[in-house]
Amino acid sequence: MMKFAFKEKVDKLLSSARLKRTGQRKAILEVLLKANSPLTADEIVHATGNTGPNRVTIYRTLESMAEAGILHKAFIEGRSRCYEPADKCSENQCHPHFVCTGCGQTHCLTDATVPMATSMPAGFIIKRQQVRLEGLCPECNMTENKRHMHNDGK
Amino acid sequence: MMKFAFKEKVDKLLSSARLKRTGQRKAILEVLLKANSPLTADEIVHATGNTGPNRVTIYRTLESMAEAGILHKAFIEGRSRCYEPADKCSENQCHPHFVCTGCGQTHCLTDATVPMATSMPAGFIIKRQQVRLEGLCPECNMTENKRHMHNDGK
DNA sequence: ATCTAATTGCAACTAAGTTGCAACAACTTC
DNA sequence: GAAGTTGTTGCAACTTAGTTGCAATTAGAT
Ligand SMILES: [Mn+2]
Ligand SMILES: [Mn+2]
Ligand SMILES: [Zn+2]
Ligand SMILES: [Zn+2]
Repeated sequence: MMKFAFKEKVDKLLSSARLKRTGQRKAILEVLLKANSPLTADEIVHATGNTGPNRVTIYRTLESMAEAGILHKAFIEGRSRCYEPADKCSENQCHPHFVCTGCGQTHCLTDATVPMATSMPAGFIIKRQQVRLEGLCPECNMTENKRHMHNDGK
Repeated sequence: MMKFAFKEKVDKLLSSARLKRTGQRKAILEVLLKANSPLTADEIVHATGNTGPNRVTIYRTLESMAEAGILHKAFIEGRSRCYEPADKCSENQCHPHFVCTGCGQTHCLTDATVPMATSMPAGFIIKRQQVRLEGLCPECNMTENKRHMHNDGK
């Protein structure tokens, strides 16, 4: 059981951000830490349920944690913002996100690397680089291939 | 005067996309082609004015042109979507966008290059890569520097 | 234990985009 | 060039995502 260490991690994150360690914030942070892709406010509302924090609190909390640097806004298209823990990103580059055009799922590519931009016009100082990849995930790619084989065999 | 060639370009774009060449679509496309950064629906509403297309038409037009491939959605944080002409992007990579944390302006970096992602987990097929850069633009960087020199001299 | 500033929840509001539908106009066919 | 067909447009009404003011509450300081 890693439960103890987990709760401690949440507490440490909050105090490192100089935010009061309230039940609401812990609940939100726990959901985000357990998730394996960035989440919207609405997804957190559902994950925390009726007894969880109020919608407005979730919006405000996500913003303040992002401002404090322990969360990042993920660079994904969609009408609603997605947030994720800021670990697994380096100082000047967030890990890339892969969005599958087949199934719509978002994958965190914590191990893929993209070199920093080069041949920048003079005077621009890059503080952070974010990358979004679009394509087919392994499952959807497999299905595509099967479909092709089928059609070719006709 | 390049006016004639310009109007032709608009017409060609529309017919290449198999979209009817209506006054509304031409107006929207002209605004986007003349802009030097991606625009929101609202910015186009203002640019085209009272005599321009209806708000809803602008939303629908942007979507259909993006679907047809002559526009791209630019991935910039912000509550509203931004669109730009799809030229100046290569097959599998859009040109990067630079957002200045000082002044908030977005710059199209049509000449900067970012190599494609490597060390991808097995099975993922990348169709398109998009990059967002955050930092200081030349003007804001200059102002920062002046401020520092001033403080250091105390 | 008391105090105080930060946090929360509620209700009301704004911003951004969507949908159904009837009127209309671009392109096609004759 | 008139008539027909289908895609396009504008309006009004609606949804979704996020914001704001304010009074009640509570975490952490003294
Ligand atoms: Mn991620
Ligand atoms: Mn651009
Ligand atoms: Zn997929
Ligand atoms: Zn700037």
